[in-house]
Order: sequence, then structure tokens, then C-alpha cells
Amino acid sequence: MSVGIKDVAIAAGVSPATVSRVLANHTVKPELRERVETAIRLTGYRPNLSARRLRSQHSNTIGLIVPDIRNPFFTTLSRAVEDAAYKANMRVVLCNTDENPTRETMYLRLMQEERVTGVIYAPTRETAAQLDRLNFDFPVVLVDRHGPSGKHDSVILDNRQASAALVEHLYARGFRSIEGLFGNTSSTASDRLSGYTEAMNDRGLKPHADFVAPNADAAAIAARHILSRKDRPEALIASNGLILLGVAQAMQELGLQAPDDIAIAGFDNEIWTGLIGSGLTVIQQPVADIGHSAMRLLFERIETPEMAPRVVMLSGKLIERNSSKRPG
Amino acid sequence: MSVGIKDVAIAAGVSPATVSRVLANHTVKPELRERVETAIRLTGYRPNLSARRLRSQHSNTIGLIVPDIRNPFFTTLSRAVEDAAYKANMRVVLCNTDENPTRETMYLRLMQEERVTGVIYAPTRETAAQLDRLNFDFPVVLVDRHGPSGKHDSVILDNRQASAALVEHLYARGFRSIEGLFGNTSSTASDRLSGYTEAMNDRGLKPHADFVAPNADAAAIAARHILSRKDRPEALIASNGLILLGVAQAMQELGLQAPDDIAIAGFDNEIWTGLIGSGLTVIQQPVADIGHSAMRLLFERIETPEMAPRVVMLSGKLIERNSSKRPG
DNA sequence: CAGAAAACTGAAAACCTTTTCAGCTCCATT
DNA sequence: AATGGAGCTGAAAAGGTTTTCAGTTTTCTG
Repeated sequence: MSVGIKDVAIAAGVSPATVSRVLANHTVKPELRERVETAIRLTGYRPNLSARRLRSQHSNTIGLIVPDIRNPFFTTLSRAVEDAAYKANMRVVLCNTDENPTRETMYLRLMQEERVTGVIYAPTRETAAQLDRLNFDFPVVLVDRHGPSGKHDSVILDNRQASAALVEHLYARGFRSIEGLFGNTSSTASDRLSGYTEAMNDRGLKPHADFVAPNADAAAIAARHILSRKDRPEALIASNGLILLGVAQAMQELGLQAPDDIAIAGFDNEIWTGLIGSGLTVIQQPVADIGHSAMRLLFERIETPEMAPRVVMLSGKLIERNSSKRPG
Repeated sequence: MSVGIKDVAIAAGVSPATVSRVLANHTVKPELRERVETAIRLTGYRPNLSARRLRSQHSNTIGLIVPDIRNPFFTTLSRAVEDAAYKANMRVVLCNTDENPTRETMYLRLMQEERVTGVIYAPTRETAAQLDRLNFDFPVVLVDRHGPSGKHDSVILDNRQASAALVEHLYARGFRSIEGLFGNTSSTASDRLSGYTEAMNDRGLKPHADFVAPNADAAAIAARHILSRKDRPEALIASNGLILLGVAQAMQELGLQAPDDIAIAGFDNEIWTGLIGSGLTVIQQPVADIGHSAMRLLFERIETPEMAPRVVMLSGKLIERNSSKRPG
């Protein structure tokens, strides 16, 4: 069969324990270490990680649970997580939930069975609400979305502020009727909603929010409705990258141009937002930072389990482009 | 500590073996099964996958090794792989190589140590060349890129044909000076190059190919050069999605419009290609199909290890948009 | 140079399952 | 009524490593 530590030990004329010590870089007399190392090379030995994990009780695995890796936000996030993980000599198990609570709980259970070192997790609002009740044997860092209380480590954007900044920007450019299209599954969407609502109210404007499943197709359908309405707004805000994409698709189908026919602003500075038309005004999230911060929090939590939960809130940056220019 | 199968056994008044059998859905008298099941529920038992893997010699894990998950092609691919894995009750370990052979070999080694069930792998040309010599203990399915010989299962696009289709299309539209911008790391790029070259030669045209690292930034720099040349071509072909993106960026910076200033065509029907300007002409790859096919090949290989290697070649589809219209 | 401390090594236990093997019960067949 | 077989179950081994513990060698101290 495959060569084990025992075979290496025999080949090197030492005990398995010594081989293990060489592998773990523990203190071993140079001469023996030498012998073991050549034995490893000769036999082509590869440690069995399952056995190692079982014995050492360290899985060196982190779980990444996101709605859909195809959402560019989570794509970039996952890349940042993977980078940090491999620097720390850890593997990443990837889980897509499709915003489906059933899939979420099933993956959370899987994480338990894997005895993962920790989890980076963007929960739906539904599952997040029960997060206090659930008890995990591993640390969880929430990312992009927060839990029911301040009880969990999390890394999120200052969504209310970012949303308000969008309103403020459009207001400053002279727009008054500003409608918002928001996702209906995440805490992020609702935070952005309240930032929007508040900012509108502060300026004596009447907020008008619509809700939609956070994917491009659903958003496109909703946007077509809004855009073809007789009383369509002067400006439309999209609460995330996928929704913004749907809006852009609807605009194209209807042959509308921003900002001439309607002003557009939204979230997530995806590459295409700068290329489309004369550019879409967006809030840029520090996505890679979010991922790295999440991993940092996770590692610190592992090191100091009793530490009080921390919420890291990062700021978005308004990228002004032509889609929100005052027309004419 | 955490509850093990032994604790469940005690709680249910049976042997650990019986608990194991219940878990594996083996034949157990209904009454005992009942008792075990409630014991599991009561104790909150979760199997330890490391132990299970060690003993059963099945990792139920598949490795996914891609250059960069942020390349939309691989994003979609990974999603398809994860879906198929999920359905087969397997986990996915995600690896980004950044087209770096060192990282590749280190991940391949990791896969050995994980004793993975199989690997889906998009190798660089450099590592692919040595694939015959390397010997893995697990099946490998190459994806998007092929190995040195027909010795490996693989799922790829008919790249030569697709590339030729692009030339043919541009030729039909009246373009004669057609330059190509190709990646320099993958077999895919070189296949597309030869498709391009051949199609050009067939029509008595002189091929003109440039090579670039397959990422948007490098492509943008190269494209700026090409586009600012006095004798810039009538049409430019980009050999993948990232390169096409770089071209689009360069066009924008230089204030050029397709097809008025130059015709553009490329690979990968990313969403933004339909939204930008009046649309970019591209070859659409059946990406999800590629992923699913790869998993199917992998599973079939596991089932029938001695089967001869199979190459699945899928066809791209030309999406004609305005960027390749004859101007004026 | 003796004795104590430090450094190193190996045997065996432990990690948590699954799987083998033998034994038991129960039923059907002759 | 004896025999054979099918269907279950439990004890124990096995899977490949790390870790503990005790023992041995080496180094240091006075």
C-alpha cells in the first residue's frame, strides 16, 4: 500500500516517534534527522492528514460559507481568505448556500464534523437570527453581515453610512425623487435600507424602497417595472452589485441611458461599473480588507478564546462617475 | 470532551459497532436503530470525519486547483464543481495557484496528503508538461487545459475551432488586419493561438500575435501599446476574459470606441461584455457544463479506474455584438 | 571526575472510527 | 428433531499519526 511513518522509521533505522519529530521540527539529533530526511525522500513518504488530525486534534481547516461565490464580492472575499489561510498553513473548504437556510444549517453541521479550526460566514438574516441559540465548537467570524446581537466577531461595512452617502450625493446633485432597490435576505440589505430611509427623511424626502431577491435576474425584472413606470424616479439606488447589474441590464433592454433618462448609483465597484456607458457611480467596498480582517479576527479569537466579541466596521468609498450627473 | 460514538453506544445500550451501522445505514434491527437514533439526538453526537476517513480510507474530498478564482471562468467552474460535489456528498478544497508552478506542486502535494478522492485541475503549461512523469494516487481530471498527451481525462473547449470562428467572423465582416493578444501560460492560449494563426494563413492573411500574462492589468498595458501604434490593426482579438477586460480598459483610457476606431472580439461571455458600449462580440464557453462534465469524468474514473483516458471537447458559441461590426 | 541537569529517543497509548470475525438467535428445511 | 443458513450483534483489531512517559545518552557544573 502507501508508505507510512512506520516504513520511513524502518528505512531510517529509528522509531516512528523520531520521524514524527523530524516532521514537526522538534529537537532531533542532526545525524538522525539527516537519516530520516533521506528516508523520507527515498520512500516518497507523504503524511496522512486524516491520521494527523485525528491524533493531534487540529484540523488546520477553515470553512468559508457564503451565499454564492459567483457574487463578485464573495469571489474576492474568498480569494483573500484563501490567501490568508494558506499563509497560515490551513486549507479552505468552500460552501455555497444560495441564501438557503437549509443548506446553511447542513454546512454548519458539516463544519462541526470536520472539526474545523474556524469558520468565516455570511449568514442569511433568517439563520443569523438564531445564531445566539446555536452553539458551535469552533469560532465563527461573521462577514459582510452581522448577527442578532454584538455577540459575534464580525467584519462589516458601515452600511448605513454608505447608503446615506449615496443619498447625500444624489441630493447634492439635485435629485429629489430617489428610489431604492434592496435585497431581501441579508442584514446588509436592511442596514442599507435604513441608512437610505434615514437620509431621505433627514432631507424631507419620501423614501420609496422595493425589495427583491439579491440576484441579477430578479433585480432586472424589478428594475424593468420601476423603469417603465409613468412616475419613475429621477434616481435609482441599487443595494448591491448583483442588483446593480440587474438594473444595468434592464436599462439596456429598455434603451435607457444614465444619467440622461434616470440617475443610477449603487454598491460594489466591480470592474464593469467603470466601463459601462460613461461609468456607474458606486460605493466601493474594501473587499480584500474585509477578508483579511476576518481571518485576523479568527486567528486572534483562536488564540484568545475568552476575548470579548469585536465588530470591525470598515468604510465604503464613494466613486463618483457619470451615471449620477445632473442631466442637461 | 466532545461526545463520541462510544458515548452514544452507552446511552443506547448497544455496542459502538451498532451505532456505526446505524450511521452507515447498514442492516440493524428496527428497535435498536430507534434507540440509537434517539441516543444520537439526545447526545448531540457528530461523527468525527477525520477518524472516519482514517479508518475507512475514503476522504470524500475533491480538490479544485485553479489559477485564480477571481477569473470569472473559474468562478463559474468552481460553483459547478461545488454543486456536483455537494450532490455526491463530497467536500471541495479550493486552491488558487496564480499560474505559479511552485504553488501548483505544493498544492498537488497537499492533495496527496489529504488523500483526496480526486482532483479537478487547470494546470499551467509548465506543470502540464511534466504531468506524465508525476504519479498521483488519485484520479485527476484536467479542465480548460490539456496535458502533454492524451493520457489524462480532460474537458476542454475546442479552442482552435473557436479561435478560428472569431477570425472567420471578422473576415466575413470585412476586416483583414487582425491582431491577436494571447496569454502566455496555458495550453488553452496556445491552442487559441494556433487556431488563429491557421485561420489567418488559410485566408492569406498575415497573423500578428502578442503575448501577455493572462490578467487584466498586463493586458491593459499591452493593449495600450497596440492601440496607440501608428499601424494599429483593424481588429483585435483577446484570447480570454481577463485579457478582453484589459483591452476594454485600455480602449476607455484612450477614448476609443469599438467598432468605430477598431473592431474587438474575444473570449468569454461575461455579463459585462453585453453591457459595455454597444456590446462586445465574444465566444461563449459552456462553463457550467465544463465543470459538470469534469465531475462526471472524475466519478466515472473512480468507478472504473482502468478505463482509457477520455477527452471531452465542447464547442464555444459565437455571440455577435456590435464591437465587430464593419464601421461606417 | 562525580553528579546533576539537559537533551534526546523509543515503546506504547491515544485519537475515533469502521470493519472483520466469531458467536448467537431464530427460522426454514429435510 | 437435527441441520443449515440467514440475520444481527459485539469484541477486538485496524487505520496512521502524535504525544506521553520513562529511560538513555550527552553536556554541564562545581
